Amino acid sequence: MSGAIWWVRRDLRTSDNAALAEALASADEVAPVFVLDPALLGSDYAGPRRVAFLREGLRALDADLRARGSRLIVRHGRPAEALARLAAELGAGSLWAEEDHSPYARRRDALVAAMLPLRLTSSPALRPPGAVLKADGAPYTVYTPFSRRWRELPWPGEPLPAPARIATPEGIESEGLPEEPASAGWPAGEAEGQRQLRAFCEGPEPPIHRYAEERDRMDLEATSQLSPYLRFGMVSAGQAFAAARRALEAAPTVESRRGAEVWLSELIWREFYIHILAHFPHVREGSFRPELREIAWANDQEGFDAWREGRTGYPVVDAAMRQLAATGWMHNRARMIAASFLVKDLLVDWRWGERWFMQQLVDGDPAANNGGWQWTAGTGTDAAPYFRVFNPVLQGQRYDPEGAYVRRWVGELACVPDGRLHAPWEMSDAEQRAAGCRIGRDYPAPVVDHAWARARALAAYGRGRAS
DNA sequence: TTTTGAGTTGTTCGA
DNA sequence: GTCGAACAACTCAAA
Repeated sequence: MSGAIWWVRRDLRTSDNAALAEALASADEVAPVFVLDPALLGSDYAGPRRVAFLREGLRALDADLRARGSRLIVRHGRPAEALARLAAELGAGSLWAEEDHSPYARRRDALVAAMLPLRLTSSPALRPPGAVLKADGAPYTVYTPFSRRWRELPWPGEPLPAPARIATPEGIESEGLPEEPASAGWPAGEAEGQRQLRAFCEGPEPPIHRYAEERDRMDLEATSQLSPYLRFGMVSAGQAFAAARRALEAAPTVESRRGAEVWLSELIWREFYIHILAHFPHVREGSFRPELREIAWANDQEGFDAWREGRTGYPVVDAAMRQLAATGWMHNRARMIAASFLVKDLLVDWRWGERWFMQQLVDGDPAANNGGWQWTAGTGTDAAPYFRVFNPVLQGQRYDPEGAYVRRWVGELACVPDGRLHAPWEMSDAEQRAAGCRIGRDYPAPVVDHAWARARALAAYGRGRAS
């Protein structure tokens, strides 16, 4: 047998990796390679934090591979050319990779497959696009029937163990990883991802069992925080689903069972949007329904800047945007509130927000991010009621009841009393003095009046529907 | 082909 | 304070 290449893309792990396993089964020697693709790293949708997380993940993967007698080979350049060069150096007979269904990845893989024997195995989704279809063979476009069908299908086998040893040819040059930007701020790598997964799903009272009740609370750490690890395959979909099922079986109460069920359905949402992007790649450019939603966006640059910088004057929106800027991550409930504010209150094209999120998020994933923004904008797969406009004050009161989330990220408001925290402009002069926070000086006045903005959004959406 | 039931995450208003 | 209705019309999925 000749050598094989394991082409790592968004599966930075050695466990439960079908591409690696098949490469090992096909050849005596396997060369793991990651290609730093300038088309991806320099794209409009890349961000420094995610690049740093990727780099640190690649370092962790290299260390893991070295413990198994191998190492990671890094190459720069266009994948087709870089891989062809490497294959020639190695005399490699085959090239194995996990599938990636995003539009760019499919074009890239087609170019590679034209030059090299590329074998795609498995997928970032547990059930790859094409595996969940309606009776007539068409893809689902509504979540609930999709998830019903998804659950009916037989469970694939248990996740694969990591191979104990990987024999890799010596003397193959590896080019360096980028030094900048400095740090992702998130511990990267498979070991860290697996640790987080266990911490969320295992033990006597795992957080997953409280997930149904607490997941919307922005002031708690009640979510799995696994999104960056799933994004880069440091945790596989199969591993996440297996852990969720075990937590479901172990759940002692109705409520804890529901927690595991809800988290499982969130994983199915992830699969749904991967399928949507694969079957309907035009969603990357615009509305899922092309004929729908010719909305007269205001696209006000000043409002957009205020949103990005967390100075809209709406505390929960500003907290969310500052959390994003500071950490590269945002609570899911906060994502909906911030997105709704941009799209509905400021009437800015959802694609502006989508791009900003992709540039900022450590977990930025084209499928999930696009699906989420289209959902908020009401242009996506579900027939969302046009009148669904989040009220940032109500959402804050409901999902950050003591204001700990706002106080954490918006320091100017630290001394504002609970009852005023989510609408600080309602403070009297005396209250502002007492709180050490003068509206318009220490903290911005609202950039837009929500009641007025809501009416404007309903009108704009009404026109969009009629035209 | 036709029909029927249903559709993530919301807000406001009036009783 | 709580509760139910209203907020449009349309598309999808499945029988």
